Amino acid sequence: MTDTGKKKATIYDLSVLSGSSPSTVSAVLNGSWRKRRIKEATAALIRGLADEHGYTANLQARGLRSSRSGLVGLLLPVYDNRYFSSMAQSFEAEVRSRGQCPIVVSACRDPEEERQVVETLISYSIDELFIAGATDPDGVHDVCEKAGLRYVNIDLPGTKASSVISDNYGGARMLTQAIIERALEDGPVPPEEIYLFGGRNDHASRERIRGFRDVKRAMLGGDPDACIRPTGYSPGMTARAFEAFYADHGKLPRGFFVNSSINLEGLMRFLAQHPHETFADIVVGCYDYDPFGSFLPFPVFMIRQDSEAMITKGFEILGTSRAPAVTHLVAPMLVPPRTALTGPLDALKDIE
Amino acid sequence: MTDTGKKKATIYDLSVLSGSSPSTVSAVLNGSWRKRRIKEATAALIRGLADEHGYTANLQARGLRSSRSGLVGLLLPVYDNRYFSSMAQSFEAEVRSRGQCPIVVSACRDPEEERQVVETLISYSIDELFIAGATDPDGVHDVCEKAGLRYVNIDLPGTKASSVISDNYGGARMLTQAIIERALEDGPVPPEEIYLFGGRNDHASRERIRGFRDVKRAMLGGDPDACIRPTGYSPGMTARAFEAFYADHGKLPRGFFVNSSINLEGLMRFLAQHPHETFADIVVGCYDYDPFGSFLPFPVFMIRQDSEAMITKGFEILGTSRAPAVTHLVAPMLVPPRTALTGPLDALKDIE
DNA sequence: CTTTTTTGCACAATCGATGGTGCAATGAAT
DNA sequence: ATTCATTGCACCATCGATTGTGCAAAAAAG
Repeated sequence: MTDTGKKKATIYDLSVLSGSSPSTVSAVLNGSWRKRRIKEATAALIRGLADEHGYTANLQARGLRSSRSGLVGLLLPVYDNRYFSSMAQSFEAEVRSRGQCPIVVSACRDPEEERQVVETLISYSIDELFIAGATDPDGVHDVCEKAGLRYVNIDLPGTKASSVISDNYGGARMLTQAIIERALEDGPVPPEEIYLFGGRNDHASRERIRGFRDVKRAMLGGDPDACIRPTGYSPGMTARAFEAFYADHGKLPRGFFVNSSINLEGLMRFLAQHPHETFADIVVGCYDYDPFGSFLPFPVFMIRQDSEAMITKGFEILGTSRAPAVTHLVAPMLVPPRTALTGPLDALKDIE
Repeated sequence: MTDTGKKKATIYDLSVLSGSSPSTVSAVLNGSWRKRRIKEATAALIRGLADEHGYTANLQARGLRSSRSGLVGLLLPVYDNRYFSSMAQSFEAEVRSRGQCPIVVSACRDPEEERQVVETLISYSIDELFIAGATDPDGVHDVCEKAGLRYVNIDLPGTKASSVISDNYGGARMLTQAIIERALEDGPVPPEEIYLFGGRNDHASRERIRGFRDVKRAMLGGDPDACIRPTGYSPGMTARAFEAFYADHGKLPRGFFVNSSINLEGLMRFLAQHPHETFADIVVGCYDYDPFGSFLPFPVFMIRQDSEAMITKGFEILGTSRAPAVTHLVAPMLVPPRTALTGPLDALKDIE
C-alpha cells in the first residue's frame, strides 16, 4: 500500500521490480510456484513486492485465460422477501467461504428474462450456477447445457439437472394440520371453511396444494375445489382474491393456507381496507417464515424453509462430478404463532 | 441456435465463416461498425451468422481489453431485511435498464470485509459502485480512489465522495411526533416513558437520535439520557435491551422508537418470551418499513425510506462528471399503523 | 573430471475482443 | 488520363494472466 500510483500493479510491473519473469511472478502469486520449483527466496521477494504495491490480480484476465472466473451465480425470482433474501445471505456466506465471489441476480419470474440473465452470467464465465425458483427450469437448462455450465435447481425442480427442494408436500401437510387443529379448538369446522390462497401452476404450488387437500380430506372429510384459490405470486392479485371472497361471504374463511409470504402481503393489503372485526377469529398458515408475520394479531402458523441447508446441499451436488439428475428434499419446519427465530444475521458479529 | 457445438462461438469463428476479419466481426457485433465504414451487406451477413450460432461476446475478454466490465456493484451491509432487499431490487432493475449487470454483495458491517469485498469487485473491473451503509466509508474510499473507481455512498454519508442519504433527522422527528401524539391520546405522558432503542454510533443513528430528542424535548419538556438505548444492529442485543428494561420496570415503555427493522426483530424476540398483557398498550415507531411489521397487535408507526429515489439519485450523481462531494437528502415517509404499501414487486407482471 | 540429474527459471503462445493505422479498390474531379 | 478523396476492410498490438516447454547452472553420481 506504499504505492500511491494511479494504475494497478500487474505481474509485469512486479516482474521488472523483482528481476524475474512474468510467469514466475504469476506462479508465485497464484500458488502454483511449488509445482514450478521456484526458490523460496524468490517467492518471498515477489510476495513482498506484491503487497508493498498492493497488487491484486486482474480477475478478468485470469478468467479469460483459464475460462473460469471465480464467480458463482444465484438466480432468484425476487430479492424483496425474507425467504429469498435469507437464501441470498446464506449463499453469499457459503460462496465467500470457498474463496469465490457470489453474484446474485433476480429475473422476476419471467422465463425470457431468466434465459437472458443466465446468458449474461455465462458471458462472464461464471463457474457454477444456483437456480432458485426458475419459472422455466428446462429453458434455462438448455442455455446452461450449451455453455457447459454446471448448475443446480433450488426450490423448484427441473427434470434435467439435480435439484434441491423443500419438502413442499410434507410441509403443507404440517401446516394444514396445524391450521385445522387450531380452528377445531373453537368448535367444529366444515371443510368449506378452510381455504388455500396463492401460488400458481408450478411444482411447489402443486405439491403444497396436494398436501393441503390430503390433510383436509383426512381431517375434515371433505375438500371442495372452490376452496383452492391460486392467485399467482403477487400481493395485488392475492388481495383481490380476499376481496372477492369477502364480497361473497361478508367475512374471511375460518382458516386458510397462504402459499407464500408474498401472498401474505396480499392479506395485509386486504386488512388495511377493513376494520379489525373482519378478521377477529381467523387462523392463518403461511408457507414461508417472516419474523413479523409471526406476530400478527391472529394466529399465524408458518413454515420455515431451510435455505441454508438447501444451499449447502446444492454445493455438495455440484461437487460430486456428474451425478445423475436427482431431487433432494429438505425438510422444512413448522413455526407456531408468535415465534422469533434467529437467522443468518445472528452469525454476524456486532460489537458496539 | 442451430449450432449444437460444445464451445461458444467467438469472433474468430465468425470471421472464418463470414470471410471477414475478426476486427470487422467485432465492429459489427459491438455496434461500432458504422464508424468503421463497414458495408451494410457485410454487417447483415455477420449478424446473421452471429445469431445463427448463438454468439454472445465473452465479456471477460471485452472487459480485459477495454478495462470496463459492464458490472455495477452494490455493497450492502446485509440482504436479509426489507429495507436493503428492496434497495437491491430497485438497484437491479435500474442497472439492467441501463444494459449493465448488477452485482450485489454484502459485507456484514465489517470494515475489513468491506474493504476486501470492494477489492474483489475492483479486480473484476466493475465500472461503478454504490456503497450502502458502509461502516467505514472513508476506508472504502481509499480503496476506490486508488483504483480510480467512481462510487457514491448511499444511506450513510462519507466525507470524501458524494452521498445520497435518507433525511434521518426529519424522519426521526416525524416518527417521534407520531409516537408521542398517539401516546398522548390516552392521557399525559412523562418524558421518562418514551424511549429509543437500537442503532450505534453512525451518522444515521446520530441524526435519528437528535431528531428524537429534539421533538421529545419540545413536546414533553424533557429528554433524559437514560431513555436512549443504542444497542447496535442486532436482534439479539436489542432483545436483551428490552429484557433489561423489563427486568427493571416490569413492563415496556409507554412508547418507543426502534432504530431499524433489525432492531424491531429484537422486539419480536422479547415478545415471544412474554405474555400478551406485557405489551397491551405500547406505541411503537420503527425507522424502516416492513409490511408485516405494520400490522402487529399494537400501533406501529413506520418510516419508509425511498430507496428507489436514492438509487436513481445515485446514478444521477455518478453521471455528472466529478462533482464536488455533496450530500443529498431524500425525504422519507411516515407510514401510519396498519398500512400495506406497494413495493418494487408490484412492478412485475404476474400473469396467471 | 565427465556424465547425469535436479533445480530454477525464462520464453512464448494463448484466451477473445478492441481500436489505431494503413492500404487497395472505386469513384469523382481536373 | 492523372490526381485526389472516399469507401471498405485487413493487420496487428494490446489488455493481464496462465502454462507447456526448453534450457542453463548447480548438484549429484560415476
